[in-house]
Amino acid sequence: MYIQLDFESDIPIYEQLKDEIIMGIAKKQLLPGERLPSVRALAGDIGINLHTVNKAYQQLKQEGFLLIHRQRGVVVNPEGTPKADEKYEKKLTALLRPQIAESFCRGINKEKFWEICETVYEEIKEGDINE
Amino acid sequence: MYIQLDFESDIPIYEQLKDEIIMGIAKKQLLPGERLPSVRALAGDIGINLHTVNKAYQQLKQEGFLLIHRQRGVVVNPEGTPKADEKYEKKLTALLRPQIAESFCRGINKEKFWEICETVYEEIKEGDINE
DNA sequence: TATATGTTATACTACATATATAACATATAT
DNA sequence: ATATATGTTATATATGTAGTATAACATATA
Repeated sequence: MYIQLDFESDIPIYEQLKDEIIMGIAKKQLLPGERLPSVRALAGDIGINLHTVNKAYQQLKQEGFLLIHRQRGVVVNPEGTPKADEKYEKKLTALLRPQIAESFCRGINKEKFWEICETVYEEIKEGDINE
Repeated sequence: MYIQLDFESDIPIYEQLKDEIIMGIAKKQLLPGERLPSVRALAGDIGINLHTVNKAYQQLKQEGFLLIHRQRGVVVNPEGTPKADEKYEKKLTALLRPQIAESFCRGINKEKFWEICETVYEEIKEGDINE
Protein backbone atom coordinates (compact mmCIF):
# COMPACT_ATOMS: atom_id res chain seq x y z
CA MET A 1 0.00 0.00 0.00
CA TYR A 2 1.88 2.99 -1.31
CA ILE A 3 0.69 6.42 -0.36
CA GLN A 4 1.48 9.17 -2.79
CA LEU A 5 0.97 12.75 -1.63
CA ASP A 6 1.44 16.00 -3.46
CA PHE A 7 2.58 18.71 -1.08
CA GLU A 8 2.28 21.29 -3.85
CA SER A 9 -1.40 20.52 -4.35
CA ASP A 10 -4.10 22.84 -3.05
CA ILE A 11 -5.94 19.77 -1.81
CA PRO A 12 -5.29 19.39 1.95
CA ILE A 13 -2.92 16.59 2.97
CA TYR A 14 -5.51 14.87 5.15
CA GLU A 15 -7.94 14.88 2.22
CA GLN A 16 -5.34 13.33 -0.08
CA LEU A 17 -4.61 10.76 2.59
CA LYS A 18 -8.30 9.91 2.92
CA ASP A 19 -8.55 9.57 -0.85
CA GLU A 20 -5.49 7.29 -0.98
CA ILE A 21 -6.92 5.00 1.69
CA ILE A 22 -10.33 4.84 0.01
CA MET A 23 -8.59 4.11 -3.29
CA GLY A 24 -6.67 1.34 -1.54
CA ILE A 25 -9.93 -0.17 -0.32
CA ALA A 26 -11.48 0.12 -3.78
CA LYS A 27 -8.46 -1.64 -5.31
CA LYS A 28 -8.71 -4.31 -2.59
CA GLN A 29 -5.12 -3.60 -1.65
CA LEU A 30 -6.61 -2.87 1.75
CA LEU A 31 -8.90 -5.72 2.80
CA PRO A 32 -11.66 -5.71 5.44
CA GLY A 33 -10.11 -6.24 8.86
CA GLU A 34 -6.65 -5.31 7.64
CA ARG A 35 -4.65 -3.16 9.98
CA LEU A 36 -3.37 0.30 9.10
CA PRO A 37 -0.18 1.85 10.47
CA SER A 38 -0.45 3.79 13.72
CA VAL A 39 -0.87 7.53 13.47
CA ARG A 40 2.69 8.01 14.65
CA ALA A 41 4.18 5.40 12.33
CA LEU A 42 2.38 6.67 9.25
CA ALA A 43 3.07 10.28 10.11
CA GLY A 44 6.75 9.41 10.52
CA ASP A 45 6.87 7.49 7.26
CA ILE A 46 5.25 10.25 5.24
CA GLY A 47 6.97 13.03 7.10
CA ILE A 48 3.90 14.85 8.36
CA ASN A 49 2.39 15.59 11.73
CA LEU A 50 0.58 12.94 13.74
CA HIS A 51 -2.52 15.12 13.99
CA THR A 52 -2.85 15.30 10.24
CA VAL A 53 -2.95 11.50 10.02
CA ASN A 54 -5.30 11.37 12.99
CA LYS A 55 -7.68 13.78 11.30
CA ALA A 56 -7.88 11.55 8.24
CA TYR A 57 -8.37 8.41 10.37
CA GLN A 58 -11.04 10.05 12.52
CA GLN A 59 -13.05 11.23 9.53
CA LEU A 60 -12.83 7.84 7.83
CA LYS A 61 -13.97 6.25 11.10
CA GLN A 62 -16.85 8.74 11.28
CA GLU A 63 -17.81 7.84 7.70
CA GLY A 64 -17.67 4.11 8.45
CA PHE A 65 -14.62 3.07 6.43
CA LEU A 66 -12.40 2.40 9.43
CA LEU A 67 -12.82 1.03 12.92
CA ILE A 68 -10.53 1.91 15.76
CA HIS A 69 -10.10 -0.92 18.25
CA ARG A 70 -8.31 -0.50 21.53
CA GLN A 71 -6.78 -3.88 20.88
CA ARG A 72 -6.41 -4.21 17.14
CA GLY A 73 -5.60 -0.60 16.43
CA VAL A 74 -6.90 1.03 13.26
CA VAL A 75 -8.45 -1.46 10.86
CA VAL A 76 -10.47 -1.42 7.68
CA ASN A 77 -14.09 -2.02 8.66
CA PRO A 78 -14.52 -5.82 8.62
CA GLU A 79 -18.26 -5.39 7.99
CA GLY A 80 -17.38 -3.85 4.64
CA THR A 81 -17.69 -0.29 3.38
CA PRO A 82 -20.65 2.00 4.09
CA LYS A 83 -23.38 1.82 1.47
CA ALA A 84 -24.61 4.67 -0.69
CA ASP A 85 -27.90 6.20 0.41
CA GLU A 86 -30.11 8.94 -0.97
CA LYS A 87 -28.10 11.63 0.79
CA TYR A 88 -24.79 10.38 -0.55
CA GLU A 89 -26.11 10.19 -4.09
CA LYS A 90 -27.24 13.80 -3.90
CA LYS A 91 -23.84 14.86 -2.63
CA LEU A 92 -22.12 12.93 -5.40
CA THR A 93 -24.34 14.50 -8.03
CA ALA A 94 -23.62 17.96 -6.63
CA LEU A 95 -19.89 17.26 -6.85
CA LEU A 96 -20.07 15.90 -10.39
CA ARG A 97 -22.30 18.68 -11.75
CA PRO A 98 -19.66 21.46 -12.01
CA GLN A 99 -17.05 19.04 -13.36
CA ILE A 100 -19.36 17.78 -16.06
CA ALA A 101 -20.51 21.30 -16.86
CA GLU A 102 -16.98 22.64 -17.29
CA SER A 103 -15.73 19.65 -19.29
CA PHE A 104 -18.84 19.95 -21.46
CA CYS A 105 -18.06 23.62 -22.13
CA ARG A 106 -14.51 22.64 -23.03
CA GLY A 107 -15.76 20.31 -25.73
CA ILE A 108 -15.59 17.01 -23.87
CA ASN A 109 -18.77 15.23 -24.91
CA LYS A 110 -20.50 12.42 -23.07
CA GLU A 111 -18.54 9.69 -24.85
CA LYS A 112 -15.18 11.31 -24.14
CA PHE A 113 -16.16 11.93 -20.53
CA TRP A 114 -17.10 8.31 -20.15
CA GLU A 115 -13.74 7.25 -21.59
CA ILE A 116 -12.04 9.18 -18.81
CA CYS A 117 -14.23 7.54 -16.19
CA GLU A 118 -13.39 4.16 -17.70
CA THR A 119 -9.66 4.78 -17.26
CA VAL A 120 -10.28 5.27 -13.54
CA TYR A 121 -12.31 2.06 -13.35
CA GLU A 122 -9.45 0.29 -15.15
CA GLU A 123 -7.04 1.69 -12.60
CA ILE A 124 -9.15 0.22 -9.82
CA LYS A 125 -9.42 -3.12 -11.59
CA GLU A 126 -5.67 -3.35 -12.19
CA GLY A 127 -4.91 -2.67 -8.55
CA ASP A 128 -7.28 -5.51 -7.75
CA ILE A 129 -5.24 -7.94 -9.84
CA ASN A 130 -2.02 -7.03 -8.03
CA GLU A 131 -3.40 -8.66 -4.94
CA MET B 1 -30.06 33.35 -15.28
CA TYR B 2 -30.79 32.42 -11.71
CA ILE B 3 -27.92 32.05 -9.32
CA GLN B 4 -28.50 29.73 -6.41
CA LEU B 5 -25.96 29.80 -3.59
CA ASP B 6 -25.77 27.74 -0.42
CA PHE B 7 -24.28 29.79 2.39
CA GLU B 8 -24.23 26.72 4.63
CA SER B 9 -22.02 24.82 2.20
CA ASP B 10 -18.32 24.31 2.84
CA ILE B 11 -17.69 25.21 -0.79
CA PRO B 12 -16.55 28.86 -0.97
CA ILE B 13 -19.08 31.34 -2.33
CA TYR B 14 -16.83 32.46 -5.17
CA GLU B 15 -16.41 28.80 -6.21
CA GLN B 16 -20.16 28.26 -6.21
CA LEU B 17 -20.58 31.43 -8.22
CA LYS B 18 -18.00 30.26 -10.78
CA ASP B 19 -19.79 26.91 -11.03
CA GLU B 20 -23.15 28.60 -11.53
CA ILE B 21 -21.81 30.78 -14.33
CA ILE B 22 -20.12 27.84 -16.07
CA MET B 23 -23.34 25.85 -15.72
CA GLY B 24 -25.17 28.80 -17.28
CA ILE B 25 -22.78 28.73 -20.22
CA ALA B 26 -23.15 24.95 -20.57
CA LYS B 27 -26.95 25.30 -20.59
CA LYS B 28 -26.63 28.10 -23.16
CA GLN B 29 -28.56 30.37 -20.84
CA LEU B 30 -25.48 32.54 -21.10
CA LEU B 31 -24.51 33.03 -24.74
CA PRO B 32 -21.14 34.12 -26.19
CA GLY B 33 -20.90 37.90 -26.06
CA GLU B 34 -23.69 38.19 -23.50
CA ARG B 35 -23.10 40.68 -20.75
CA LEU B 36 -22.98 39.77 -17.08
CA PRO B 37 -24.06 42.10 -14.26
CA SER B 38 -21.42 44.43 -12.83
CA VAL B 39 -19.59 43.24 -9.75
CA ARG B 40 -21.50 45.75 -7.66
CA ALA B 41 -24.90 44.92 -9.13
CA LEU B 42 -24.49 41.16 -8.76
CA ALA B 43 -23.02 41.48 -5.29
CA GLY B 44 -25.97 43.65 -4.30
CA ASP B 45 -28.50 41.23 -5.79
CA ILE B 46 -27.04 38.17 -4.08
CA GLY B 47 -26.21 40.00 -0.89
CA ILE B 48 -22.48 39.39 -0.85
CA ASN B 49 -19.38 41.52 -1.05
CA LEU B 50 -18.23 43.04 -4.32
CA HIS B 51 -14.80 41.47 -3.93
CA THR B 52 -16.27 37.99 -3.78
CA VAL B 53 -17.95 38.52 -7.14
CA ASN B 54 -14.81 40.12 -8.49
CA LYS B 55 -12.76 37.10 -7.47
CA ALA B 56 -15.06 34.76 -9.37
CA TYR B 57 -15.03 37.05 -12.44
CA GLN B 58 -11.25 37.42 -12.38
CA GLN B 59 -10.65 33.69 -12.21
CA LEU B 60 -13.14 32.97 -14.99
CA LYS B 61 -11.38 35.65 -17.06
CA GLN B 62 -8.03 34.01 -16.30
CA GLU B 63 -9.43 30.64 -17.40
CA GLY B 64 -10.81 32.10 -20.62
CA PHE B 65 -14.56 31.91 -19.97
CA LEU B 66 -15.07 35.66 -19.58
CA LEU B 67 -13.67 38.83 -21.10
CA ILE B 68 -13.61 42.11 -19.28
CA HIS B 69 -13.80 45.17 -21.50
CA ARG B 70 -13.40 48.70 -20.26
CA GLN B 71 -16.29 49.59 -22.52
CA ARG B 72 -18.54 46.55 -22.69
CA GLY B 73 -18.10 45.43 -19.10
CA VAL B 74 -17.99 41.72 -18.28
CA VAL B 75 -19.06 39.45 -21.13
CA VAL B 76 -19.05 35.76 -21.94
CA ASN B 77 -16.11 35.12 -24.26
CA PRO B 78 -17.49 35.67 -27.80
CA GLU B 79 -14.78 33.37 -29.19
CA GLY B 80 -16.38 30.52 -27.27
CA THR B 81 -15.19 28.57 -24.27
CA PRO B 82 -11.60 27.39 -23.72
CA LYS B 83 -10.89 23.94 -25.08
CA ALA B 84 -9.73 20.93 -23.10
CA ASP B 85 -6.05 20.12 -23.42
CA GLU B 86 -3.83 17.38 -22.00
CA LYS B 87 -3.31 19.28 -18.77
CA TYR B 88 -7.00 19.81 -18.22
CA GLU B 89 -7.81 16.16 -18.85
CA LYS B 90 -5.26 15.11 -16.26
CA LYS B 91 -6.75 17.52 -13.74
CA LEU B 92 -10.24 16.25 -14.47
CA THR B 93 -9.13 12.65 -14.05
CA ALA B 94 -7.47 13.51 -10.75
CA LEU B 95 -10.71 15.10 -9.54
CA LEU B 96 -12.88 12.20 -10.65
CA ARG B 97 -10.62 9.47 -9.23
CA PRO B 98 -11.52 9.85 -5.53
CA GLN B 99 -15.22 10.32 -6.29
CA ILE B 100 -15.34 7.18 -8.42
CA ALA B 101 -13.30 5.25 -5.85
CA GLU B 102 -15.59 6.18 -2.96
CA SER B 103 -18.81 5.59 -4.86
CA PHE B 104 -17.39 2.26 -6.01
CA CYS B 105 -16.67 1.29 -2.40
CA ARG B 106 -20.23 2.27 -1.51
CA GLY B 107 -21.63 -0.17 -4.01
CA ILE B 108 -22.30 2.20 -6.90
CA ASN B 109 -21.19 0.22 -9.94
CA LYS B 110 -20.25 1.64 -13.33
CA GLU B 111 -23.78 1.49 -14.68
CA LYS B 112 -25.25 3.27 -11.67
CA PHE B 113 -22.49 5.87 -11.78
CA TRP B 114 -23.20 6.52 -15.40
CA GLU B 115 -26.90 6.95 -14.64
CA ILE B 116 -25.99 9.74 -12.25
CA CYS B 117 -23.79 11.40 -14.87
CA GLU B 118 -26.66 11.13 -17.35
CA THR B 119 -28.97 13.04 -15.01
CA VAL B 120 -26.50 15.91 -15.07
CA TYR B 121 -26.30 15.83 -18.87
CA GLU B 122 -30.10 15.86 -18.93
CA GLU B 123 -30.07 18.88 -16.65
CA ILE B 124 -27.78 20.67 -19.09
CA LYS B 125 -29.92 19.68 -22.05
CA GLU B 126 -33.14 20.87 -20.43
CA GLY B 127 -31.63 24.22 -19.63
CA ASP B 128 -30.71 24.45 -23.30
CA ILE B 129 -34.34 24.01 -24.38
CA ASN B 130 -35.53 26.80 -22.10
CA GLU B 131 -33.74 29.27 -24.33
C1' DT C 1 7.98 -2.51 34.02
C1' DA C 2 8.70 -0.53 29.66
C1' DT C 3 6.63 0.37 25.37
C1' DA C 4 3.27 1.46 21.89
C1' DT C 5 -1.29 2.57 21.18
C1' DG C 6 -5.27 5.92 20.52
C1' DT C 7 -6.76 10.23 22.51
C1' DT C 8 -6.97 14.87 24.15
C1' DA C 9 -5.32 19.49 25.09
C1' DT C 10 -2.91 23.67 24.19
C1' DA C 11 -0.37 26.89 21.46
C1' DC C 12 1.31 28.68 17.37
C1' DT C 13 2.02 29.93 12.37
C1' DA C 14 0.26 30.41 7.91
C1' DC C 15 -3.19 30.85 4.67
C1' DA C 16 -7.92 31.34 2.61
C1' DT C 17 -12.41 33.30 2.84
C1' DA C 18 -15.28 37.12 3.23
C1' DT C 19 -16.38 41.59 4.45
C1' DA C 20 -15.84 46.76 4.88
C1' DT C 21 -14.23 51.16 3.16
C1' DA C 22 -12.00 54.02 0.29
C1' DA C 23 -10.02 55.70 -3.67
C1' DC C 24 -8.67 55.91 -8.71
C1' DA C 25 -9.14 55.97 -13.89
C1' DT C 26 -12.14 55.61 -17.55
C1' DA C 27 -16.22 55.38 -20.33
C1' DT C 28 -21.04 56.87 -20.76
C1' DA C 29 -25.26 59.56 -20.17
C1' DT C 30 -27.36 63.88 -19.09
C1' DA D 1 -18.84 69.92 -18.26
C1' DT D 2 -20.86 67.12 -14.80
C1' DA D 3 -22.60 63.17 -12.73
C1' DT D 4 -22.71 58.38 -12.84
C1' DA D 5 -21.31 53.65 -13.37
C1' DT D 6 -17.71 50.81 -14.56
C1' DG D 7 -13.53 47.84 -13.48
C1' DT D 8 -9.57 48.11 -10.51
C1' DT D 9 -6.56 48.59 -6.63
C1' DA D 10 -5.31 49.18 -1.85
C1' DT D 11 -5.93 48.53 3.20
C1' DA D 12 -7.75 46.60 7.10
C1' DT D 13 -10.23 43.28 9.79
C1' DA D 14 -12.58 39.03 11.37
C1' DT D 15 -13.07 34.21 10.97
C1' DG D 16 -12.07 29.62 9.96
C1' DT D 17 -9.03 25.89 8.31
C1' DA D 18 -4.58 23.47 7.75
C1' DG D 19 -0.63 22.00 9.66
C1' DT D 20 2.86 21.71 13.04
C1' DA D 21 4.87 21.31 17.80
C1' DT D 22 4.73 19.56 22.46
C1' DA D 23 2.87 17.42 26.13
C1' DA D 24 0.18 14.47 28.70
C1' DC D 25 -3.19 10.64 29.72
C1' DA D 26 -5.28 5.87 29.78
C1' DT D 27 -4.88 1.44 28.12
C1' DA D 28 -3.19 -2.73 26.06
C1' DT D 29 0.90 -5.46 25.06
C1' DA D 30 5.68 -7.40 25.23
